[in-house]
Amino acid sequence: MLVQPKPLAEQVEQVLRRRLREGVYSAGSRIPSESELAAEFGVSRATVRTVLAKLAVHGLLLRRQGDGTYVNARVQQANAHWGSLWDFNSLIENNGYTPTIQEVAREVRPATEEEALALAIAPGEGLFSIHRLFLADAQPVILAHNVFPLSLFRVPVEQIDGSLHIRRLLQRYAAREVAFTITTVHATHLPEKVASWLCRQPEEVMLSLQVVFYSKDDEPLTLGHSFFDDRVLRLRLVQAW
Amino acid sequence: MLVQPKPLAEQVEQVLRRRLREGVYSAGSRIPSESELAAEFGVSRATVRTVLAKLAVHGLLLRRQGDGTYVNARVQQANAHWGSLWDFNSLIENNGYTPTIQEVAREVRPATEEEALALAIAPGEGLFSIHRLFLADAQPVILAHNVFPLSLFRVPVEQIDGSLHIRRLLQRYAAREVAFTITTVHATHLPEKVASWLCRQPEEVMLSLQVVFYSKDDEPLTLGHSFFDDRVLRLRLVQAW
DNA sequence: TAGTGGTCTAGACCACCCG
DNA sequence: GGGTGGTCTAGACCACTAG
Repeated sequence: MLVQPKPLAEQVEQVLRRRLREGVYSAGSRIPSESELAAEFGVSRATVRTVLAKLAVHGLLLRRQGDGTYVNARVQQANAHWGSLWDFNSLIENNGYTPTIQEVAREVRPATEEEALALAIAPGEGLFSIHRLFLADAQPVILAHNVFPLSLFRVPVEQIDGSLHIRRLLQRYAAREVAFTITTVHATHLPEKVASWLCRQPEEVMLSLQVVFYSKDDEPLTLGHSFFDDRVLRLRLVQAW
Repeated sequence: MLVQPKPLAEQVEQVLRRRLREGVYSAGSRIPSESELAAEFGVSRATVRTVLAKLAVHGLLLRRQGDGTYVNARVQQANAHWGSLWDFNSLIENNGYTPTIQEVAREVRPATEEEALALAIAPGEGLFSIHRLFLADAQPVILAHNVFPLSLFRVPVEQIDGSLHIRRLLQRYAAREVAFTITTVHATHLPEKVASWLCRQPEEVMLSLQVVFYSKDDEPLTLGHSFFDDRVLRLRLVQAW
C-alpha cells in the first residue's frame, strides 16, 4: 500500500491528518481501530500506534481503552492548536483567516548584549535583523521581529526571501532544522513604532511573545520578538497527556 | 530489576526524571545509551525508547542519531516548562519560589450563560465556584478562579479541600482524570477586585489565562480564569518535536 | 568501523468497555 | 465474549556520527 521513500509512520500521519482536516473522519466520531488501519496501510500495529499517539498528544484524537479512538471535536471547534506559540501562519489560519507575510524592514547590524546572550554569540557579532508583518485577510495582526546570527547563512542576506516562515527560511538558507522552541509570554503596552505598523493606537494593551528557536544541537537559531493583537486573534493552546 | 504494580515505562520515567532533577545526569551531558538503560532496568529497548521519546517531547532531553541522548541544558537553565499553562505550582517552582495555595472565597451558585457554554451544561445549573491565591514565597502572584459543575462531586462541597491543585482535587472529589486542557491567553487590565487580592494597583497590565480542563470522555471538568503577575513570574514554555 | 539512535515487524498478553 | 486500546518483548535492519 505504501512504498518507502519517507518513513512509513510519517506517511500514515499525513494521510490521517488530511482525513481529519477534510472531515473524512468527522468531529466526535470514532475512527477505525488500530488493526483496521494497520491492515489498510499494510503496516504493523506498532507503526499505527506511534502515529495515533502523536496525534493524541497534539490534541487531535482522544483514545479510550476498550472503546476506540475518537476525533477530538472540542479542540477542533475551539480552533485550538499545538504550535500556536511559534507558528503564526497556523495561528491565523486557525482563527479563520488567510495569512500573508509582509516584510517591512531588514538590516545587518551588530548584536546587542541581550541578543548576544540569547543567541550564545559574542556581543557585537553580526546579525541579520528582519521586521515582518503578518496579515489576516489583509488586516495587520502580528508584528514579528527576528534576529539571526549572520554566520548561520550560506548565502548573501540579500538573497533571503522575507516572506517565508521561520522554519522554512532556516531550512533553505541555513540548512538547519528546528528541534525545539522556548517561548516567554508577556502583557505589555504597545510601543509607538509598532503601533503604526499595526495601525493601532500606541499604549494599547497587547500580548508580546519572545521566542527562541533551537537546533537539535542546542544551537540558538533565531530570537523573535512579536506583538500580537489579541482582540482579533485568539492565542489558544492545547496540551494533552 | 523492576516489579510490576505500575507499568514498567512509568517506573522508568520516574527514575529518569529524578536523576535529571537531582543532577545525576548533569546539564548538557550525555546519558547512558538505550541498550545500557534497558539492561540496567531489565526491560526491553522499546520500553526505554517510549520513555525517552516522552521526555524529549517535554524538552528535558535532546536525542541525536548516531551520537547519543543529552540533557537539555538550555531548557533547564531557562526554567522553561511544558505544563506552565495550567500547573501554577510548577510554574512558581520553576521560577525559583516555594508555592502555596490559599483559598480566599467559595460559593455555590447558578451558572451564567458563558459558564454553561464552556462547561457544556444548562444555564442556571449549580456550580461550585472557588477563588484561590497562589503565593510565591508568601508573595501573592496569581489569582485563580475556578468553577465546577456541582453534579461532578460525590461529596458535599463543604468537604472539599481548597488548597489542592486542580488535578488532585478532581481525582479525589470527582473521580475524574484530566486528559487535556485548552488555554486562551490574553493581555488585560487588572480588575479592581483582583488588584486588591494581589496587592497591586487597579488597571495595571497583566496576563490573563482562561483554561478549561477536559476528561478523556471530552467532558468539561472545570473552567478557570486567572490573573498573572508577569513581573514576578515568567510564563515560559517549551515545545519540542 | 563500532556504537548510537531511528524504523519496523510479529506476536503475546493484559485491562477495559460494550452489547 | 469479542473487540478495543495498553503494555511489553525480541529481534532485525537502517541512518547517522564519531574517532
